[in-house]
Amino acid sequence: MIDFAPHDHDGCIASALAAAEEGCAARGLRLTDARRRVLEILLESHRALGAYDVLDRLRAEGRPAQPPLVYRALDFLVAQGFVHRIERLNAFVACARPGAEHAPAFLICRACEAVAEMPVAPEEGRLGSAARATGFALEATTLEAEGLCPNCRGAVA
Amino acid sequence: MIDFAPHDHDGCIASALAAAEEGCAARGLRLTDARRRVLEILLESHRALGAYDVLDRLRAEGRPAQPPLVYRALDFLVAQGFVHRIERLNAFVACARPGAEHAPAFLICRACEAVAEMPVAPEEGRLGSAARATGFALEATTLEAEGLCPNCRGAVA
DNA sequence: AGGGGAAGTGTTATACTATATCATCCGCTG
DNA sequence: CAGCGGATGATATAGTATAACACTTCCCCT
Repeated sequence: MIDFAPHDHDGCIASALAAAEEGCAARGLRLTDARRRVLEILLESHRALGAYDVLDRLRAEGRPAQPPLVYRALDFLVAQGFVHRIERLNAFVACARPGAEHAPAFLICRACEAVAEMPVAPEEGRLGSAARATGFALEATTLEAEGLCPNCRGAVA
Repeated sequence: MIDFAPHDHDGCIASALAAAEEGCAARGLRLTDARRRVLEILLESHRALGAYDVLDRLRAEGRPAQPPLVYRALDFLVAQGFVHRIERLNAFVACARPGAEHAPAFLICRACEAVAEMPVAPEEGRLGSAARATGFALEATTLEAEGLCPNCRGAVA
């Protein structure tokens, strides 16, 4: 999800899958059955899932999967930008803007566990200026925040 | 370390320990032997260590420690701001600016594994503006970047 | 069509990270 | 010195991730 507002969920699943298909085709890569199913599970659940949550769902569908299958699929999907890893949760979430070049930031609600993906430009942010100041060559960034989303903020109060 | 340059290491250990002592005293908390030793180990090693690395060092000193001891000490030190957790590494590093109010960012060298702590003001950065834009109440932030530090950058080239 | 290499998957085992639980100890306060 | 709360000891287990090797499938090339 991009922010904490409701949206057309079926539509976002379909377009994300289509974007993944296209991205793979364009790069000569294969969106195999296992990879596609893992991506679908993340899209359908629409939240951050641990690798073993994904594994459980695969097994619930009758697929006798093992951890390496899931981690390989996730590694692939993350490398291609179709899925993001949330470090604070040791979890994975489907990308909300597949196809777009981006290094996202995440807002994680500690009450409802929703994760919103925000577009940012890390090169131009604080990490970028810190890196330039010391001569550090930036290759990958993690920007995550935990707190209360607008919905839970009201509910708690 | 604050950046990737050499510095007075003995001095930084002593001042960090002193700051921790003072901080605990000021807040009516106890810097117990276990907590102090864990902090010293992180300061001496001067890099990010996993909880089990710390555990190994405690045991190497003849202390028959178990994982919960280390995690409890680390939780305390992190809560007090004397140690920071590096999410990308599942590791811990002694704070380079103890006492100062700060929400740090980290630059992690993938070659030499050095971790530099950079001062930033997250409320004013991209995460802060993203949070304000959606009504998200920011409580804790993680800003980490991986890449090549100035030293390794030269060595590889 | 068939050879052959690269990429992907199956399978087993294991390494690494973290916490639950309950008993015991220690230090302070009244 | 009794009692309380925080800290530690100890055992067990939960949760996350990868190593290693065998096998298959896809695809390209001839």
